[in-house]
Amino acid sequence: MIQRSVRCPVAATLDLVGDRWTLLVVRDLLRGRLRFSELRASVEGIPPAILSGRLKALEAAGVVVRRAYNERPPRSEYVLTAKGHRLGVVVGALANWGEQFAESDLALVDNQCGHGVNVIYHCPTCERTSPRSRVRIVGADAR
Amino acid sequence: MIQRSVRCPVAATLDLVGDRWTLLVVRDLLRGRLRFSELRASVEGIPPAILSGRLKALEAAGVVVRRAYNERPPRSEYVLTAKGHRLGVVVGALANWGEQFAESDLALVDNQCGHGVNVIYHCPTCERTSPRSRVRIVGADAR
DNA sequence: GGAGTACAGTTCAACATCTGAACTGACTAC
DNA sequence: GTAGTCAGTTCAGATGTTGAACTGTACTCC
Repeated sequence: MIQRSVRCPVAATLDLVGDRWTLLVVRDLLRGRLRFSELRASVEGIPPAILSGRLKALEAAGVVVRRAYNERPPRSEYVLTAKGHRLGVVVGALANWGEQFAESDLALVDNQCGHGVNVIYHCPTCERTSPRSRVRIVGADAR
Repeated sequence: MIQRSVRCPVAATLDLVGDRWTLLVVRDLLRGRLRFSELRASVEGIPPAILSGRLKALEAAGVVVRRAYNERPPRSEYVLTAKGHRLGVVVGALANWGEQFAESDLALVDNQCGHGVNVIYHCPTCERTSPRSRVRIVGADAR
């Protein structure tokens, strides 16, 4: 993919995942390891050439690792790395928005309490929520 | 854009914003109203035809509204709707990931305390954080 | 009043990417 | 030996993107 404005973290992330398919692959891998054919089935409509290409790009970026589960014939499955798992919040934010504004009958749910969850800003230093209106993207020099 | 799996909120959202440019337009509009030429300058490298097309799609989706600030010659500026502002969390999540894993020297910061913020899951019913590992995407029938 | 500039796009050809369908090659099961 | 599975690859046609140039309206300066 294009290497664009490296200084903006949003643009840098979109260089990797800014297309129709990549985050759907990540969405499904968040549930656990999957084989090529399983991904093909779960990411509905993805052409195998695109899936193959996206998995290579994600592997090169360290988001996914390919693991052989069979030597002969060579068979592999794909697993998210820790870096890949952290993309879950992006997928979650998309899901959260889609639940509210696009037609869908899926939702993000906390396994333990069973309630629907939101994706919000949080300051780990102050250990509290940061309202959307207060959050800005700033340069290193401003910090 | 393509109308795909309407039942998955992630796919539904990506139908609208799943491309290289749209979320960069949203990122810049999060700072306030902007004119066409201002967007062209701030979303670096965007071809005017793409910007024009994306703004039309966002307007049709109710994410952005076009407001005339001059009648003759017709001049307009673009503002996020409430729905559009809620996409800020998606942009935030991308920024958050990019800060950590892509090269960049920008960060998400809380205006008030000045600390860097994260994007996390939160259960509004229990009023507490939901760890990533506990969050699942479920269908309406499972609820 | 004429030249130059700004703004908000549109048009167009070249190029890149995506799509869908078919195919490959290694193996297993019957 | 026939059929099926798996993990992709190949290919032609459709679609989307890019960069450059262009359009029309109006303002500003001399």
